[in-house]
Amino acid sequence: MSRKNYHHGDLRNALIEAALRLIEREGAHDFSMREAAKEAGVAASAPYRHFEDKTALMVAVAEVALAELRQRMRDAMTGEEVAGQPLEQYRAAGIAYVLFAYERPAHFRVLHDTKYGDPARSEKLASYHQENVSDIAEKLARADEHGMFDREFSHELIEFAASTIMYGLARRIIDGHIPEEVLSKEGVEALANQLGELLASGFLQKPTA
Amino acid sequence: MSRKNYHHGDLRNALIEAALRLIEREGAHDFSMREAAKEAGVAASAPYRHFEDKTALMVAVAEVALAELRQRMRDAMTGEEVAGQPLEQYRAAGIAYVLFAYERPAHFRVLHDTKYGDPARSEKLASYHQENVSDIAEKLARADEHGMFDREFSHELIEFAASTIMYGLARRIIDGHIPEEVLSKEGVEALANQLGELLASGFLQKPTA
DNA sequence: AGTCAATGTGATCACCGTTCACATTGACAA
DNA sequence: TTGTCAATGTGAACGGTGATCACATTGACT
Repeated sequence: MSRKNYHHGDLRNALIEAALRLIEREGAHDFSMREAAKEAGVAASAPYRHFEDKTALMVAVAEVALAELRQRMRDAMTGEEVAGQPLEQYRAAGIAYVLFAYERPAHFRVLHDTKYGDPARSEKLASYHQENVSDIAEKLARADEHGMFDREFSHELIEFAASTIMYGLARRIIDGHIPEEVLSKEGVEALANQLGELLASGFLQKPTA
Repeated sequence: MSRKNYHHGDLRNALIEAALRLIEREGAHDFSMREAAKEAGVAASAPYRHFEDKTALMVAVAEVALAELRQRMRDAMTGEEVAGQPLEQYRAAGIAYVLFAYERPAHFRVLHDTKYGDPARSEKLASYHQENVSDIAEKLARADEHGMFDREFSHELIEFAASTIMYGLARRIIDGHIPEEVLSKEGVEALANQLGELLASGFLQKPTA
């Protein structure tokens, strides 16, 4: 953890990564600026050359987290297996969202902390979030064009229900509501898929049988 | 905020209420033991006669919160309008849960903080939680006996989906995902009802038409 | 080689959680 | 009524924390 040079070279990123490491290890409650500085091998006052205050560092962490989430969801939606199937793309994005929560709990926690992840806090957060939301909404709109939905429900409501149930699942995972024996990548994915199916069987057009 | 007597009389409860007030006002991040003590008109060290540490105070707050939640859900399930209709009782409990989050955000936040609301933290939390869960599960089991569910889905899955979507809605409300113009008691209730309907139209036995 | 803006340092401040020796009190026994 | 004690509140103190500031070091560019 020592360095040869007086100047660190990339302290900004080192602090962001230290923050994520510490939050993962001890929880966001106990994370401290001084500990992050120590972890980066630097004096307690050095971080303030790169971040106005602790909140600014956390917002930067949230930006990194959102960038990764966005990448994961984008990848899921552009996968070959789902090409040309908007509803499958939508589903894949949901799975990716839940898996992000499972595999990157510290990222998820900071990103969804009202004090740090609020899009109003940073332009980058706002634009990433906006892009993400419209990408997803577009898939659903396209599925709607294809006449895949029961006309009883608006696709706005369907969107809201789907995002709410996946958000709920993600939070339950990081909040410790899920029994340990289910907590594996496969288990979490299966859970998300079952919820998706149950919800879909409500809004998918049924065969007129 | 002053008091005549050297002894406060009911410092324990005063601290719990001060904590809730402060968390509501400034968020759980900034809540401090010293501020709670000041609010109760007492020296900074006095709280430690009643709570081992800050965590213990927060756990006590979570216990109060869970007691209120439990009361609200119980009341909802025993209302006249839903007597004898297990599925309606279940729905009413869900609405009550979401309204609790909307009307008591500070209670909700502490209760669902991993560090404080975890049932493993206190016997009281554990037993309240257990009672609540079995009360609800019983309603669903009774609805199942009446043959109200599509056999395609187990009632365990239905239970999980319903609680997950309501948990998701509650969290989105307190996490600021819901636009302000929807944020009223009626708006929130309508939202919960729509989600419930959408989900139910998936698991309710459909007329064979 | 000299200059400057960027970056890191150490001392310092106010606040926080927590502890401890000590003060005050109400309740109950004598 | 008085004396005693356990419960409860006090104030000073400790180490940790976010934040600021004057000062030190450095790389880059003249």
